[in-house]
Amino acid sequence: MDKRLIEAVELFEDVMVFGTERVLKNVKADVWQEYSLEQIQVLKLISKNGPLTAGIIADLQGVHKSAISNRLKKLEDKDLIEIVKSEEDQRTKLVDLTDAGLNVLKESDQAVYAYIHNLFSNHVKDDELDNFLIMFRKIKSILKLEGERE
Amino acid sequence: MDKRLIEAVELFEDVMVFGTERVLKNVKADVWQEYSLEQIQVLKLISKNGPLTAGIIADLQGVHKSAISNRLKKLEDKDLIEIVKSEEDQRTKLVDLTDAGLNVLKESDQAVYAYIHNLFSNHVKDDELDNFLIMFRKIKSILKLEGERE
DNA sequence: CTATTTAGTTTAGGGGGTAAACTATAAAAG
DNA sequence: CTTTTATAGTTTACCCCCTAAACTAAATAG
Repeated sequence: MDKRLIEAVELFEDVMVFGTERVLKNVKADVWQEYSLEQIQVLKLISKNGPLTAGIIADLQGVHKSAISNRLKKLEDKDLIEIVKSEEDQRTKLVDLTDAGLNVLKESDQAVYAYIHNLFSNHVKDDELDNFLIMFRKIKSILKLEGERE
Repeated sequence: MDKRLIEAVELFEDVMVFGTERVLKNVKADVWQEYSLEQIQVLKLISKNGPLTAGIIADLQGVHKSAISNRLKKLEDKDLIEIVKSEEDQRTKLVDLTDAGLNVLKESDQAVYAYIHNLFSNHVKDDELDNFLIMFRKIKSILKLEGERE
């Protein structure tokens, strides 16, 4: 098991770290010239679970609340989100998407989807696909990503 | 195939994009407080293929040459690399690692390895490992990452 | 010898991030 | 009810990332 485990670790790092960079560089999405991936990720989180508070977004993105504060300011300036005070707690702000924000997210999602779909269609045979699903479900479980998509 | 392909695309995005973030955030390496991942990636590229020119490093990292110029300056200031002029072309500079650079790379590699090794040991059964290797070799081939590691 | 190309640098302006210090508000303690 | 503590979010300094344009110096092409 040792030698195979060593290879698995190296492959995992190659694919997850360098492969992800490659994928992100290869996706063609105009909106990625205007908005950073982190900004789009905020839109995605709100689209899925919104409206959200800045604190929850910070938790979900795994960054300091000050990073989120600055990010939300930029997204608000770009009219992709709207922020309202919570009725229960005047300190708390609730962030939701605007129509423009939804459109940006949609365009990004479509580009990512198209690229990955093309990758799979051209390189993965039908009988390999089941193995793929099994393995990626496994990895997702290992990395505890269940909360990301319901 | 359609529905499975849709799930595969979604899983791929979840695992590759969000999963990679999760992995990188979970790895505990002191050197990652001092040096950015991109800086360490330079060290890794040089360690593997060095000495390298700035232009080649830019190509390998997929960024603009000005980004590399600035990055190499920081790495030189931190004594992790040494830069010498090429004998054949006075415009060209060759970048190599110092002992300190090798040490930083070693510490980072060990931390990543330990984390991923632990992940696999705790979650992946022996009979799943072969499937893992097959799938990750496949993904690596799809993403054309062969040049990353020999 | 002149014009063009190439390797790398510098700079402006965009983004990311942390942490400390801060304001305003809510909750807890007395 | 008042004071203290905790919390939500903001601001700022300082680090990193990046692109693109403009630049210098050297090599190459004609």
